[in-house]
Amino acid sequence: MLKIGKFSKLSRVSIRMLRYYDEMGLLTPSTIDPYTGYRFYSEDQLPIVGQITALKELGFSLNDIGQILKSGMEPDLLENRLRTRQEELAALMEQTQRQLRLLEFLRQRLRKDDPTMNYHVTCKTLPERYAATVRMHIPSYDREGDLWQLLTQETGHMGLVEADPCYCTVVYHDGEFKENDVDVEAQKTVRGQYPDTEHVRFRKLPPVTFASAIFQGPYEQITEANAAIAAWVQASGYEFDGPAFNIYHVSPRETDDPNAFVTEVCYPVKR
Amino acid sequence: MLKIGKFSKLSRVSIRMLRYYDEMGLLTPSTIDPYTGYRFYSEDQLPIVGQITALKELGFSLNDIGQILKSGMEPDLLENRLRTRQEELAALMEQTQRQLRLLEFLRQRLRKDDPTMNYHVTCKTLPERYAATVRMHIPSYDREGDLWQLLTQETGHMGLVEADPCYCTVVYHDGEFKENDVDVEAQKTVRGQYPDTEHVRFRKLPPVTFASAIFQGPYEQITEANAAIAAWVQASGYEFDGPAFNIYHVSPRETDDPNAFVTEVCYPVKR
DNA sequence: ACTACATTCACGTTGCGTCATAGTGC
DNA sequence: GGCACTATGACGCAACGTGAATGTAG
Repeated sequence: MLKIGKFSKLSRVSIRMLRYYDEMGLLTPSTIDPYTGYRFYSEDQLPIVGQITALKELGFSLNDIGQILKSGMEPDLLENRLRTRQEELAALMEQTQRQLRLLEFLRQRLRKDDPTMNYHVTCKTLPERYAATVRMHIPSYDREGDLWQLLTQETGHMGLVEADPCYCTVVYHDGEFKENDVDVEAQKTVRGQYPDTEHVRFRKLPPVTFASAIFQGPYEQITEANAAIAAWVQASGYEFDGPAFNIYHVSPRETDDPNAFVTEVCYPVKR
Repeated sequence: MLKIGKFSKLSRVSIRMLRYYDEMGLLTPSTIDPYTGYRFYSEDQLPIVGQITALKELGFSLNDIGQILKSGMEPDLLENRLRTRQEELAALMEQTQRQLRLLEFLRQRLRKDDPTMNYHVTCKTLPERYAATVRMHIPSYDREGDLWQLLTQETGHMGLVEADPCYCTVVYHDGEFKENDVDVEAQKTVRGQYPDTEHVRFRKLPPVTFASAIFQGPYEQITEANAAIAAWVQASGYEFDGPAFNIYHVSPRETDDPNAFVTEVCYPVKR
């Protein structure tokens, strides 16, 4: 029989944690003096601590360990836990690897004093949403306004209720970069159902995961932002998955000052 | 100017966290109404949230992010943080990999219903310590008792003070397994300084990192335990680093019942 | 009247370290 | 009687989610 201090030294587990294990029922001392409350551990509890510690090193939570021990190391349950943990770890590995790749990428840009350093790319998702959409070929990018005008014209009388949050996006359906005759689609998320008009289709948009960077400034910068995000996606090990789009947070409709425009440039990605 | 709800939706950061960021000085709303206390964010704070989110995805703590932002993204400091984080992640990768390897190893043993499943191996360290040691060639392992007898004989009159914790270990200096004429060393940690005797040397033992498993039972099981630990070390990707040793927690000196013996079998490892 | 906002207080999570205060054992 | 040990209880960390209570602006 060992008092907690001795047992702590032999097992190399702190007194604090032994008491904690006792409290949570993970490892109860084989005897407790009813008068003093002193915990007494028997030597054959050392292997049990070893078991707990071994499972802890595999990254199991104390809770998991408790369940495993209480089940008496039942093979099916154990196998299940091991597999689950394996899957968790595999996911962690991927994340860590991506972070490492991105860090390396950032350090390179930093060393080269690359101005695209100022685009801060993150990965986000949009849920399924309902939107008024207009898709057309337009002569060039600076005529995007036409789409919005058309949309407003044809739906102005319908009393559209904006979704909350309301995103105004433009999707670039041409895979590659084109100077003119571009295939673009304006989308504005709305609440409720409406009938289509001549050019405006109301439709559900599928959820999407994408890499994006928000920037403030005139639209001439969009090209640079695009390049920065594309490089980020490559570096992070994601894969492109669909046409790029922009989200307009502050656009010509809100302000006349191009320096005040706030745009989020987005590239759908997989994995 | 956006109220917190709108800003939260655009930035995809919860209201709770925006208030939290404000509280910790990470992102202060550009205006706060002095009467109502309403937080008002400007659209050009969206890129800043993007920056925060991007850094968060790299795994930086909010604290780190605060420092980085407050330094105005100063390149030297930034480079420093990035590198530090890289190193952390590299360490994490190694750990994760080892855990994955071990999980695979355990699942295999589990599938094969391997009895060595019951040895729970963990990695530990011993600090530098001071010990009375006797090293000798003995005819066979079951004569280990001779060493302890010698040690007790020669030091009995010196009033040795046991170290706290006191470890009784036996080191097996033969690299490979030998049936007879084995080179073993008994060590008992003590406090204070003593003069050497004919067979007993008092010396500092260097710190050591090792893989170990504690088991309860007769010494015939030690071979099995050895095999189990050796396999574990291989699977985990560690490397052997020095002669194996045992720590005797409950030995013939404490009990006559071989089933009550508690022994910790240890293999020093690197990395 | 209802929604969105404000504030403060608080608890739960996870695995501990640490400290305070008081009783026990030799 | 003093020192080493034990007990219990509580706070702190990190990064939030979640709630409750209560008050105000539009």
